[in-house]
Amino acid sequence: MERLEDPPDVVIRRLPLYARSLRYLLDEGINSVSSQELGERINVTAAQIRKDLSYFGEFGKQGIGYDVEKLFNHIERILGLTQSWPVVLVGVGHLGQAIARYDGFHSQGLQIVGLFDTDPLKIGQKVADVEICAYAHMPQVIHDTNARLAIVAVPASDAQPVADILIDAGIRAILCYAPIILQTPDDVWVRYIDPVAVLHSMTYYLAREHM
Amino acid sequence: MERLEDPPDVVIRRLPLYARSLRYLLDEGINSVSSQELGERINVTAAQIRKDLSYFGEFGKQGIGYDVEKLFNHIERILGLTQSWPVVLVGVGHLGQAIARYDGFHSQGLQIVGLFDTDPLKIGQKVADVEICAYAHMPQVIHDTNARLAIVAVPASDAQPVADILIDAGIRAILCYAPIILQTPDDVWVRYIDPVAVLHSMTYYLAREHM
DNA sequence: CGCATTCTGTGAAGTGTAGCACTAAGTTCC
DNA sequence: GGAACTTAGTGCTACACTTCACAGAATGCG
Repeated sequence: MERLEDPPDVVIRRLPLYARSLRYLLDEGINSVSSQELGERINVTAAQIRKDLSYFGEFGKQGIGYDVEKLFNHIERILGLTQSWPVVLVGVGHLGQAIARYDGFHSQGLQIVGLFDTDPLKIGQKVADVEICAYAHMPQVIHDTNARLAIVAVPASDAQPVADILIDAGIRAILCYAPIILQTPDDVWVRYIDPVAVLHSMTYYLAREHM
Repeated sequence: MERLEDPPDVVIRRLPLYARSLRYLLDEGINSVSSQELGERINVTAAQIRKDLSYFGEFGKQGIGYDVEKLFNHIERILGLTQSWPVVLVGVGHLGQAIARYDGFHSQGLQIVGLFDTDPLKIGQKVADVEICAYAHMPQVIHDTNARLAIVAVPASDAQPVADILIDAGIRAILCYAPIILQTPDDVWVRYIDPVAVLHSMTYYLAREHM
């Protein structure tokens, strides 16, 4: 029986990992998988996978497991990945360029449709076939492309004003690489990528080894 | 009274955010802060900050709050950031170069002491004053520099063998940018940076708006 | 100098998530 | 075709984390 409750956010965050693992299984030509096997690949317990999926329906067969392709398609549909999502990227420094050039976005339904920077020398140039524009063009591009997703790869000092412009222009979800917590309205989703903080949390454990 | 229990990992993960926010406060010339004010800056409740800190001691003054510099130094000490940590980086593509060139690592106690790649054209070149070496040199460099931290920025297909080499050479903590879950011994810490998965978890919510 | 105010540290209560363990359903093989 | 085996879905339990709410400590002000 299908559940009535909304799936918790932790579950939503795991879905992309399930989807990716299933994609790899497909590439390997494996077309059936049990929760046990899938769990071993991504270091999650079998029970957790089954419970997570149960928020969305019943996708497996008892005694067999899951049809890889069918489950993959289901999860893509749940995540809204049957369509391609336009994304704008603000900040075309080393990191921004690396992101713009990474084809992992494009192949996974994320199309970079706008690049923005403040550097006059960069404006007008192209990276990965997309022209770099001034901040002033953000609202227009976001409107024209109907982008709802943005990646912020600017220095910490610029991130908040950039986020304000983006949100004002209609962006509803931000992936922020700047080392700062953004202040945003409740109806905007913000997630952070913060390698320095992650490394610092690991130095805690390393410093405690052999003590 | 100091607590006896080990602080949970979620707490450890928040400490770097506290430290960073305190650093910004210092830069602003603010030298006293309440848990309330600190919490508003990083979107965490005041109670959570106080409870988190209570795992490590008593750092505040009732009626006053926390001395910014003292608390900052305490957290740095807890995280083991009174020393600089040598880090090796494997994979010097666009992303690897962006990481190697980012001075946010160096200024935060993370010194990149080794760069490795398989591309013969890259080997021998320097990025940010560090020479790119072949994989074969990894054990030697890790031994010589006493590195315990590694960043993996190679394609998914190379990540597992690279991790195996690193761990074998003495690396104890890995920050993995490759879109794959690494299989590692229990005494090695692994964290992932996975922008595509993060964006995919947000498309879930965007796809459900106006429904 | 004492009362109102501010703010920490923490036991207790509340919340949310993960894992267990069982039922039921499907498969395989003899 | 039936016995042994595999595995999904799920109620329940246990645990871990967060939040509440209050006691105690420091300050300021009238």
